[in-house]
Amino acid sequence: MLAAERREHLLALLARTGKIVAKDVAADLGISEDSVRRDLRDLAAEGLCQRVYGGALPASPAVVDYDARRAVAPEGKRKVAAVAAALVRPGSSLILDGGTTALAVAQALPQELTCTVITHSPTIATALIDHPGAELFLLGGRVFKHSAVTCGAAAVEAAQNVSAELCLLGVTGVHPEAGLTTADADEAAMKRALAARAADTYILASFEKIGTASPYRVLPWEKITGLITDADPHDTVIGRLRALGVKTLTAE
Amino acid sequence: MLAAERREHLLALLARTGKIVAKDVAADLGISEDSVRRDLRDLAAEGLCQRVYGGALPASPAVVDYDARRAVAPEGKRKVAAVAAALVRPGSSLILDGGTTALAVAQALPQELTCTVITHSPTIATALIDHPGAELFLLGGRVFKHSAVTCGAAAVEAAQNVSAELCLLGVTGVHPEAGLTTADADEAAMKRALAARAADTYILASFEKIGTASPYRVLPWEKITGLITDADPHDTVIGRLRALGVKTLTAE
DNA sequence: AAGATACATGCAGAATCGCGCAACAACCGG
DNA sequence: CCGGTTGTTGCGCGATTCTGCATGTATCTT
Repeated sequence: MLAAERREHLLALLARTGKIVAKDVAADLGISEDSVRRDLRDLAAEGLCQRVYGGALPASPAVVDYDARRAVAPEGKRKVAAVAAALVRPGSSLILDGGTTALAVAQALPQELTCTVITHSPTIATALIDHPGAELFLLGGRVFKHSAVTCGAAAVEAAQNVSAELCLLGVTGVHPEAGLTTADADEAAMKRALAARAADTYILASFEKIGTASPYRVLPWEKITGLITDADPHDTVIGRLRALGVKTLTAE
Repeated sequence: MLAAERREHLLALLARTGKIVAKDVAADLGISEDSVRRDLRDLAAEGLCQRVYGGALPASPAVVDYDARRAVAPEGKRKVAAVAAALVRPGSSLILDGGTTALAVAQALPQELTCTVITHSPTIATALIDHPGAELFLLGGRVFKHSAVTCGAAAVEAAQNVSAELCLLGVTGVHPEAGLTTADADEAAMKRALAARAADTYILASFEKIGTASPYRVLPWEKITGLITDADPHDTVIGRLRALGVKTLTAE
């Protein structure tokens, strides 16, 4: 495993779970605790995390506060979510991924819009409960706590029984070579299963995801219909993606 | 659990509830009171809390999150929930119904209790996400928005694939003649399906439910192991239930 | 005043840390 | 192709930190 890749993994883990236990990560990745500690020391030196006895915590404590994050989606995510929500036609059905960006999409759906929302995120489901027009279908399974979605065999199986016009997926990394990536293998598999059940699949990626990569590949470029982002259309990475044939919808 | 993480937890708890009882937190987190006391001493030294006999109070008074306080269950439900939570053995699995009383049970489960919680409520699942010891399994299906749980054929089918030692069910009515009742037929069916998958089934019913009835029958008395309530044990309705052979656990 | 509860302190075992060292691979100029 | 350089990784070791228990003291309750 590449050192830089490992550091990405650590940051992703930190962002998702709010903590890192050096011992556990070392065991998970099959490397020594020393390497993990060294990485954490470096990341802390760059101000990307806070080193504590036994592991590390996020540099900004608010990052993991789910309620706070839920309350106010960052500007970028809101813009991406607005564009995504506009893709949902009245009466159609939508497969909506978990994560904060997808949550922003749920909040951006017009109240009167009648549609069917299929999701594997209890958080998304909860957010849409007082949404009068939305019919909700929840995909069950083991709950992957770090990102608050159901994952694993049962969830993938449940996904086989649904289908929809549109699928909106969040990822943690969008990179020309590495592709669309996320921080967990099970989650990547679940996202693939969701995308496979929809006619069109769009990726939600606010600008900070562009040009970054996480350990696990989600989908090849051919399998997606387009990318929704608020990154500058003239950004070099965006340019390279376009050259690869990726359709990009820019949120202004 | 990381030491620094524990301190974060204490501060968060302090901000949310406005007080910390060393004994309770130690029990919740499965650590010794000494550690809690040491943490509180350190936090107080940094001016982040005010140390008092038995626990701690916020350094700056009156900064309690009122939303959080409003979310706290009424006294009766909390007492019922505490008794119910005490029935969950470490390492066992639990089927937990939706509803506010069940939510109170989720909140009453000790943080460090390792158990498997199976639920059809996205709300319950969300509430247990930052519960380190709990393995979560969510039963999917169409979301019945009125009570924020999954219902219907798919949900009942999903329930067939799980089983547990204990099932805790909420109802809206407990009446000697009408039996255990609820307001929706699909929901009643779902509750039956859940109860059928557990060795023991207890009904959660705070005192205001006792003696009332709703349109749809959930279960006959024979199918339940007992009733958990905070109603007066000498109440006439409770007496009649006992005469019917219903075991009642009284929450004090 | 007496018992119960909470507290501070000291101690021992365990976990974690930082540092130096050696092995190893990648890289680079000749 | 080759030897030197550089950077990374894992391991060992002593130092540091954390944690739970035991003990004696302080504080609260009845």
